[in-house]
Amino acid sequence: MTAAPKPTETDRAVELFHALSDETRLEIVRKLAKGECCVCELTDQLDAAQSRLSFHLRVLKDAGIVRDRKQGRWVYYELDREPFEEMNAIVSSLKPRALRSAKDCCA
Amino acid sequence: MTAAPKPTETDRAVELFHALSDETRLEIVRKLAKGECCVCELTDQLDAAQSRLSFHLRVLKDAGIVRDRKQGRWVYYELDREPFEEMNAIVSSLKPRALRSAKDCCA
DNA sequence: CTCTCCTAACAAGTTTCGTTGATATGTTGC
DNA sequence: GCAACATATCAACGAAACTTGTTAGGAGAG
Repeated sequence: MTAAPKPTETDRAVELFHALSDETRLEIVRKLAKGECCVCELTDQLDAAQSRLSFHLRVLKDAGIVRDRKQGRWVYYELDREPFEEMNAIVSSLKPRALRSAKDCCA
Repeated sequence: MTAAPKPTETDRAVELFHALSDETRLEIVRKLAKGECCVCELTDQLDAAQSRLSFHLRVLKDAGIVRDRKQGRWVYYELDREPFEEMNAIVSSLKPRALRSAKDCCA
């Protein structure tokens, strides 16, 4: 088997940022921020083809941003809270930390 | 002329998330978080071809994440603070807001 | 069991992104 | 002036991402 090659912090950050770097996905997230929702509703409200929605929901799900729950014929999607806390931590870790001059760099 | 087609909040979020959704760019940001730095130093430390670095720095600059400053032969790059505050605001706005049942959605 | 509905998955086409090598611009020093 | 260096930009290519249409499978209705 292909050994899982260690997901670094950077890899995870890339995954999260990428998942949110698309207009359609952001609109999905905005919608879900207001509460759980089934695919058919998203299809209506975002005016997107079903297969397109499905594709983007998959990206969000793979990144752990949404969870799905099957009920009868419908599948409900919901935001997870964790990744948003991860995002906060990541953004903090990237933030400029000190006001150093360029002396330490180059010369 | 092609009229500037209104940058929405979503567009801005997409731009920021996209700028940070690449491993090389994240490493640049991490490096710059420690202080201003010139391109040559980044080239060395990140072991990346010069034109590659230049390309990624451009993406970061266009997103407003970094500023550049020319001095002699060198160009120094530095993180801006604003976009990180924007990111915090964006992440907050996407966060799940309430624990509603699916009743409001579908039926 | 059959028909319909909801959704996921696949396949093909198009677009966007990232890398690489080459070229251009500007600076320093001789 | 010329040579060496730092950086940006361009062109071309391959790879990855997104879109669209189609197919497949599972769940309810009759």
